[in-house]
Amino acid sequence: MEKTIPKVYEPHAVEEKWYQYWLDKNLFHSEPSRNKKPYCIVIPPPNVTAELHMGHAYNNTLQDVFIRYHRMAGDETLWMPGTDHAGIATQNVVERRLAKEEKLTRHDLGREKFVERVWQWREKYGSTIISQLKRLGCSCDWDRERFTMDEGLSKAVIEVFVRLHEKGLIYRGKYIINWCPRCRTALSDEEAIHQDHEGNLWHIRYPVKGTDRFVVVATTRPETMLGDTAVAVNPTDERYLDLVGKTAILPVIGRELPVVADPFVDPSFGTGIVKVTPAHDPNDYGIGQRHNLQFVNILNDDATLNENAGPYRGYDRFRCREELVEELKQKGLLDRVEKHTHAVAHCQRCDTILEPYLSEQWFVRMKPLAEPALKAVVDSRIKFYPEKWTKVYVQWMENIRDWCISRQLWWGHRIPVYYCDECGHMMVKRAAPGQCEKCSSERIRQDDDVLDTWFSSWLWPFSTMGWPEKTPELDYYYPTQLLVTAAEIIFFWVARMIMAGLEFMGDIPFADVYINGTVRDEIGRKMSKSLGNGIDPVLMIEKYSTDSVRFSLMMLAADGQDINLSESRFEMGRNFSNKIWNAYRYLALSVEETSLSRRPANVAEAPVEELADRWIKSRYYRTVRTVTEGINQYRLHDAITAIYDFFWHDYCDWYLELIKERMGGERGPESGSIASQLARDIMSGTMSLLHPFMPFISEEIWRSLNNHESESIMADSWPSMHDDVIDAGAEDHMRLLQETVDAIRNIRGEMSVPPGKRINVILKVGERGTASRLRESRRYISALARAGEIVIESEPVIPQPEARAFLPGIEVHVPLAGIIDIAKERERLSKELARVESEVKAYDAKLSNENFVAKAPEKVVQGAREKRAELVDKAGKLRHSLEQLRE
RNA sequence: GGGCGGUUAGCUCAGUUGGCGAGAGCGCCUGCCUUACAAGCAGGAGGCCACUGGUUCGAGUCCAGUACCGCCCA
Repeated sequence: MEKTIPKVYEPHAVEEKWYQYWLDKNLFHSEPSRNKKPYCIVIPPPNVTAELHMGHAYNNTLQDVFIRYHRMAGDETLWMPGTDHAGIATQNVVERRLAKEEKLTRHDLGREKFVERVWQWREKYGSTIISQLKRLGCSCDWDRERFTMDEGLSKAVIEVFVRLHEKGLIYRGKYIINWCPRCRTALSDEEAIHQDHEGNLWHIRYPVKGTDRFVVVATTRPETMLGDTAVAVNPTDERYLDLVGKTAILPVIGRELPVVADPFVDPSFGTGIVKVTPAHDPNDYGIGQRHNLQFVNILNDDATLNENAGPYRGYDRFRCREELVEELKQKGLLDRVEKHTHAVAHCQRCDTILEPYLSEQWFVRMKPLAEPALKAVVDSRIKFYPEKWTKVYVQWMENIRDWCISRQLWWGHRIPVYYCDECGHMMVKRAAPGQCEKCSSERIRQDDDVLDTWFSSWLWPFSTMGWPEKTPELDYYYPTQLLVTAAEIIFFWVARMIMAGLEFMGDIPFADVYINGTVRDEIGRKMSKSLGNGIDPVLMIEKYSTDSVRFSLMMLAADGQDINLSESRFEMGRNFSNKIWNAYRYLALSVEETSLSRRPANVAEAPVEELADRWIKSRYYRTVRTVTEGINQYRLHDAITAIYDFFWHDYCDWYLELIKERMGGERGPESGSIASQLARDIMSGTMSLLHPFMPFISEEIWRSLNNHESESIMADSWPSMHDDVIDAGAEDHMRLLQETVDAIRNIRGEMSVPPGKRINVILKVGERGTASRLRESRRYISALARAGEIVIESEPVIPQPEARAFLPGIEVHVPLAGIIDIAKERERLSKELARVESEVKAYDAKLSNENFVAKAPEKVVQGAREKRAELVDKAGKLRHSLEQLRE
């Protein structure tokens, strides 16, 4: 054949070619269809500012596997893609550019101009992650790509705000929230990341008014004392009961602080006396309310001290802490300082230490929304995989707290609340009112704040399908089947989507939630920019190919466990690609073009000639079953492993080797044609099984095998199961041959028989059935063990010297005059004997145990007896052989 | 403080309802460029399945506890 096929698979051109082809043929697109069952996944929308990291690569490969499988399995399959506007992150990016390139702040530009700039940024850079997902091979329906700031999705956000407000589930109030002084906005509790800090516990003395006594309070944040308005003790704490009702004097400021008794105070913490700062601590806020205390705010929104801080006005919070502590020391008011490790809240976006801050914000009342959402999971209408996450979800839902949704940003959905500057009336409206509905004034002002980005993401499963309009998409695809996401987002997103789905659609948003593990580095650390331990998936794609990256990730995807990744893992995928490529190359180079161009028959119906054919079909269908079940049970590691083992070991190592003679035409054209067709059909079928995991190479080879007649492997069907083709008899027969070949190969290897040298083999076989099966397949042994003459008899003449091996019912004798090293053979047999004897011992122990015989299932006992007999027999033969060698 | 994982070969990991004579890939050792593949082929070495106790005829697998590592929540 004059064809030239490179020996090494070159993936990059192939991958680019097919992705473009699939796009051109619109194969990712889905439309509601009356005749088919829908299968839909909505993508966890990445941040517009995001760049593909390994976590994305892993998460999206998983989704693509499910999507591609269901598409092939005949479902009307939609993978809904898009991005979210990431309020804080995006605003930060644009502000930084503005500062760097134009030395401007957003305030210099003004709100309108700034938002315009953000849009420009999004047009220019916002599709990075999308194009990276395409490189990853994701078969999203890109025609339907959505963005949370799109007109339709924005409309959904406003609609939801108004509806919840009408229901009384949205309220505005002055509470302690998490404040990021760098982003200068409020955050939700979920966006406050707690990290342990090694700090100090400062013990400070406050004089008690009218006495020469002091109370000693302990605090981790001494600067907040400037906002203290009380001192508190536990009402059951007898040490301090006499203090209650007295007054302490706040050092530096001189404010009078009542000593109150409040059960919240932990008598065992510090001295048991705490300072109370109602405006800067969530717990103190409660005490402040209960005791009607003053709320003194000492911070500006950038965490500098304000006019209430007396001499420290204008100081940064950390400098204030330092100097204030110094002043206390000077005045003899610093009792002592202890090392103290405690959790400090940080901004999820910029890692700045947050301040608990009293301010007016908008909240969603969560309890009423959480109840049905909790029930949906408890009732198993929604299932988590792995199941352990159910508990995490349930616990959060049961302890749910109200959601702070207002953000002091410019980039995002502006809160649809309007105030009349004339009469102060507040209106919540879908569209800006022209005038006050109360006093008709036209001096209307919209609330300055925008909504939390998650306030749009939680609508994603239906807002992307056109809600609040009634659309055919909603009607057909909702509820979706599956959500695939990371654990860290269960509270932010999964839980809230369930609430929103039930509230606004009256139905769950998805049936299954697959929580994928976290991708870590090889020593188990989370991959992060700051650690610099990330492995860039795009770089890996360039180095090893998309298929390799996907393959390796899926090999690691066992049951949602976290995965520790190192670059060397990708070699596995590359090697497998190359193996596939070369198997194809073998078929293509050794088979007539015409027989390869035939459209594949159903593998089940492909003609067979002999054992190897029946065997490989049987193995193939077992693989079809394992892979199909694996995907359906979210066990992708099992599925991909089954493909790998079948293809590499059964198909390449044994089947292709066994048919070489026939392929070479040595057994006539008919035989060759059956073998080549079956080899081709099996390979084609395996490519179908592989396609969800390695879409590119599977398409490339599938199309070649099918002579480019069919549009795409994607549009072809998933291999159907044929239980009747599974042939246990053929598998047993083949196992016999494999064990025989292995035994001969072992002898060859151990005795250093040159690989090319043919050796004669004598098989002593008593049992007639076994003998005839071996005779029937003599050629296989000869081909795979490089055997010359093979004698199969019950009482053969065995020339000496020779090496031997004992299989159940078969003695393998390899005469090796001139080659055999007697000492080596003795060593080999002794080692084997020792192993067998120890096993016999174990079986003896088992079988002499009356309880085992009495209580274990008959099948197990019988199996043990047979096994023991076999081993005893083998041990006897080995012993006998060793005696002979001693002579 | 509460909760959840993990601990299996030198490394990274599988091991679904207890029957395991514990597997894979990489790495290591030996021999091979055998006309599909050296990114490969053939052979081999390597494991008190973290520790202690319990349940059971039988435990890597179930239960209790201990140690170390990690994550989440407060």
